[in-house]
Amino acid sequence: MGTSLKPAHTDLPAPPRPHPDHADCRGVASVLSRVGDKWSVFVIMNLSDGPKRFNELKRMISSISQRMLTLTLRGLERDGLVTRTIFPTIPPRVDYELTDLGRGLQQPVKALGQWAMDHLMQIEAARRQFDRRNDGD
Amino acid sequence: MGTSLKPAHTDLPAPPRPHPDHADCRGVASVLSRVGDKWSVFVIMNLSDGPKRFNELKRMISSISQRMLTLTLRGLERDGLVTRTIFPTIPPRVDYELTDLGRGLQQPVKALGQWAMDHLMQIEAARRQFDRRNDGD
DNA sequence: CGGAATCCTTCCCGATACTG
DNA sequence: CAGTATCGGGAAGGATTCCG
Repeated sequence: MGTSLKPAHTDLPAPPRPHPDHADCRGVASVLSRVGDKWSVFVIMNLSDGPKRFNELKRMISSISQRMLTLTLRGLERDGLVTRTIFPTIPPRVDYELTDLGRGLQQPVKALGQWAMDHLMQIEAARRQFDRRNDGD
Repeated sequence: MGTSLKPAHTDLPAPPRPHPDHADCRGVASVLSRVGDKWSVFVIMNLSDGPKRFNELKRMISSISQRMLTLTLRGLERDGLVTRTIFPTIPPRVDYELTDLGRGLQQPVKALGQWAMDHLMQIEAARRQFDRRNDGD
């Protein structure tokens, strides 16, 4: 059993009440960590323009291992962000497609991605400066 | 040397060109993964209303270890999202405060958090359904 | 083709102890 | 008070092999 399913993203150690009015921070955090997952974001983006097959996705995200692609797709399917459709042809064919929920997620993600793009220079500059100060010591 | 600095978030294994027009996906991904980091988000949120001291933050996020709080704050400082101010009093006092950049990040993060709140039920329902189907097998 | 199972390495992160 | 240093368990994830 190397395939754990229910990836770590979804079940967090549960920080006990950072503040009273956010009793469901855990749930939110589990969604945020999906966004923090590089592979999940890449997959979601590459599914923007219609359904894709497994190996099609694998070619588009060439650096991903098939293990991680499988796990990522299962995670997205579990969260209801992606559908998995099997065509019992031979050879077999499986299509993955964004659900409405998945498409809805794209928008805040793109907003965040846009912010990241807009401030990337600033952040990288800050990193270089920090590292230089710290190497000097 | 157990303290690596330059946390994994910031230097990613570099997926070689998911698609040509996004040469800087890596950079963006490194920012997204900060958002995926539970502790970073908690710290940023808890710094919303003004500067806080180290142990003050530690109390607010009671489940965090002081090691992770230190590492998280260093990461945020390195990215230019947080400033660290030392008052050479005795006993020592250190204040952490969001920069303009950090405050700017809050908005897309809150948007994402809002989306997560709005669709949490839907997602959790999807998870339960998926798990039930899968336990049956 | 689209996976599942196994092995194996890396490194995250919590617990603990010590310091200025 | 605000950290640093060190150790160790466990999870993440790549490479490889086998299957329907």
